[in-house]
Amino acid sequence: MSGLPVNAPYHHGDLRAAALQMGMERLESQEQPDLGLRALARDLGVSATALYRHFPNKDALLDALALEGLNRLGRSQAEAATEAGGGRDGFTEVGITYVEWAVENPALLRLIYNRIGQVDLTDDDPSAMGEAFYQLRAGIAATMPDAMSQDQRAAAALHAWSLVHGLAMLILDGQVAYDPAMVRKVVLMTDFRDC
Amino acid sequence: MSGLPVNAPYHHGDLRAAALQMGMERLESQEQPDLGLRALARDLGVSATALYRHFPNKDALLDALALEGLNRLGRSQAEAATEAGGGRDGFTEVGITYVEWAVENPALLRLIYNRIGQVDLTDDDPSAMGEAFYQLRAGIAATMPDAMSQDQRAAAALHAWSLVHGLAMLILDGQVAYDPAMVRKVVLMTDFRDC
DNA sequence: CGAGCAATGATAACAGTGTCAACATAAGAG
DNA sequence: CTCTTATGTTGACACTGTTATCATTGCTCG
Repeated sequence: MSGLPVNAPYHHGDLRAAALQMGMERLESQEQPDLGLRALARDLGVSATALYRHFPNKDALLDALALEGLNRLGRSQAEAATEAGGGRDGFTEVGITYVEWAVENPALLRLIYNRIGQVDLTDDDPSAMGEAFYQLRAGIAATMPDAMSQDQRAAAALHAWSLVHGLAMLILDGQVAYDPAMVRKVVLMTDFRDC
Repeated sequence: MSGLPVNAPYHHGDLRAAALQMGMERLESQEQPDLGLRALARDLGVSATALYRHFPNKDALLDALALEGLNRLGRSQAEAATEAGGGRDGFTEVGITYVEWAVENPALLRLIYNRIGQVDLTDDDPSAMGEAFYQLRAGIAATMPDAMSQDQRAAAALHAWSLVHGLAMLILDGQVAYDPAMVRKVVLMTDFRDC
């Protein structure tokens, strides 16, 4: 286990990165992408089991993709938070950004929450997913009124997260049509003044 | 003439009902139940392909289970709605009931929304799922203030549904611990007065 | 530079899955 | 009682994830 660079070129070049890139492309372009190991390897022009030199199993590959997606989502949230400023208007924009991102990345959002639901958070690498999710919460918490107590802030953040996540899920599941005006209206119905 | 029970009659009696019951038991007792056709048939003491006489494919079986779950959820919601009465307090209780039901039936709720996300709503049987979901919405809508306009009611119902569904999902995914007091606090943060 | 070792890839195989076609049996209608 | 039909079985095919074994490449170090 010497200090071999992660991007060391060899037979294929960089199979791990290529696999992640292909997986990500499918997540971006298809609603129900085929992320099977064999199918992925086949389309990468490589043998069925070559990916096992880079991922211990299929779940590890999916986790890596989910983590990348989580980072993108976190970045999008942080960006929206700073751009929109704090306060009530800031919260509205951040919430809307979450729903928009979900609509633009349906398969990726689903993968994120599917994987997170199955990951044992006491595992050997709690930092990766945990850190990304902390970013996500931070983007939401940044818009909370300063006057709130700690408990109030926690409840408000959970309320906000639940609201936009649930709204995004319902849209992704086809239960409600995506209507930006409706999204705005729904997000505006949250009132932090009395809690 | 292999692993199947010797004394078992050639015909099962009501295999379809037995399969649904076994699937439902697994959904109730396990967080990630194995609903594979072969595994199910094996534990039913029947050959691998016998279920194809009762379901055209695996998805049809899952859809039947999801539909049953949806009916149970709808019944639970309707019950809570009438019991809690209308108004602000009624809405709170109905919302809390939704989250509680989700916590008690995690695998079933996941199956419901997984299946719904993949079902083409323009299919040949829109009544089944559609009717059950209508029941679900009705339970929520029953607690809306009468003074609201049609648009306001729609937005309020969507807000409420998104909130409790998102909260339930975050709890099921292990992102937030289940805390009844916190759930109540979060649901109470929705204010229908100004919209 | 050259030898050796570790990283990477290929093949073959095993267990498992959903699904179909062909065959067997039981139940019920005439 | 016969015959049709519903139901169940067997065998097979094409997949999948995964492991063990063998082959090759490239990096490191004497």
